[in-house]
Amino acid sequence: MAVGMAQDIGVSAAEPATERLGLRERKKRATRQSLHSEALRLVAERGFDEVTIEDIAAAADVSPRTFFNYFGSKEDVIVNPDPDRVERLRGLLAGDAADKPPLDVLESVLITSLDEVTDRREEWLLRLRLVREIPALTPRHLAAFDAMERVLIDDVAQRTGRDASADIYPVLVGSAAMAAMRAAIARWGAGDGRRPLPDLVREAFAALRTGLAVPS
Amino acid sequence: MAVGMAQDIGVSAAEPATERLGLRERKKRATRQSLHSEALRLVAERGFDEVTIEDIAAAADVSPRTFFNYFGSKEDVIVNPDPDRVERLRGLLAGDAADKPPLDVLESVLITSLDEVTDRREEWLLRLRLVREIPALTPRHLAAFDAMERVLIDDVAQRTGRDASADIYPVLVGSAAMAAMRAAIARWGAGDGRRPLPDLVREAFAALRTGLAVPS
DNA sequence: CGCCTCGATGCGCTTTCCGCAACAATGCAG
DNA sequence: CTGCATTGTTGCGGAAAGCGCATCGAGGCG
Repeated sequence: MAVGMAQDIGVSAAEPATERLGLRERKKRATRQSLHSEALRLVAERGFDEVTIEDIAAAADVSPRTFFNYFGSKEDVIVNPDPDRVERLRGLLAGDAADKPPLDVLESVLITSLDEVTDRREEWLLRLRLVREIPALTPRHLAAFDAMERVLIDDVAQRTGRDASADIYPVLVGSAAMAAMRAAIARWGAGDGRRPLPDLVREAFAALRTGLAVPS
Repeated sequence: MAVGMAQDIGVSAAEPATERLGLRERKKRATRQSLHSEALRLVAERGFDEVTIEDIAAAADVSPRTFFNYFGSKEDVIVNPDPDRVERLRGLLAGDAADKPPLDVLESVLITSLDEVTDRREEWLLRLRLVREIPALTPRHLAAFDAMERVLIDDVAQRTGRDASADIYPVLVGSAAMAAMRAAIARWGAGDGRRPLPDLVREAFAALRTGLAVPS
């Protein structure tokens, strides 16, 4: 029985495959997303210190204990909604051409990864505003970028056949690329997303390539 | 009255003025330093999770309540020993020549500020090791660099007459410079301080100026 | 249909973190 | 050197964070 019950399971790289994933997995994602959304909403409404984890759990209809199965802290639930971000980035890097200059690889991959941002544009803008306004969020926000930075560094090291723990070059390229990304995202957020994010990233990378000379 | 009572208060930029500072201030610094040192020692010996704030306070001979008058968390006491670091950096920047390219200013000022590192060389090496080994320290460690980065950015913005919240250039130069600094410090720490830190910083800035081209 | 896996939950405990109010030491002026 | 103002220390008490553990129930799968 159950012939034709699972309608189409071809994994196309295009769509995020969020549909046929098993009820369990879908519920988990929904719970995580719900916790994140409710946290954003509550903190935006009342302020960071006026929201407890119990509040957030209640708003997302789970027990406080469950909250901690998903996030390690109140900062986390605001700043770290997507647990797979780093792995996806690694995947993108692995799939990129081998003969381009390292900085070009990082630029194009990072721009590709921006889909995740523009897909949830409003959520990102709100989150960036909260990070700007709530100092307590800064450390973990930076840590999230740092995790991506490490992936970039490893990739550059491998690509150029250098040792990331002995040679400063991969570390520098990786961190500089991430700095460009951060700067672009910060600008985008501060400007309420008026300028397209990919443009800002390209502008930042262009400046890196000039050796950061003062532009006219 | 009180003629000739204050024996010389000329603030010479050379010595850190740690001597004539009033008993109160000296005690405060001693307490802070003691909390930091004991925390480093205990965590290095037992591991981060096996040390409580109560332990650290006891080792430094103060009450647990006093700990929180100095540091906001266990991560802080490890990673943030010096509360004036950012202000000193701002001072250095303010005192630097106005006609050099922004990147040159940042490089020379940051190198000057390295005295603080080499002065307490062993402490820094230990702290860097702990940061490498204990993931929980990463967020606040990054936040400390971020605070310096903001100062750099403000300086570049002012120096070039640009608006740091509308123009991406100051943000990018500031973050790239800080990335160079971080990379150099990380390398220095990972290599147990074998290569002189200023050399590493110069190497990193040189790479930035080439636009991060692959070195031969 | 029935077993197995795994996430949700409740419980209880330790630790963090901080406001508050007394107390003690320091700084300072007369 | 003496009294007053400042300011750091401490104890108290409490809210909240964070996590190990055992249990229960829903989902996966043959």
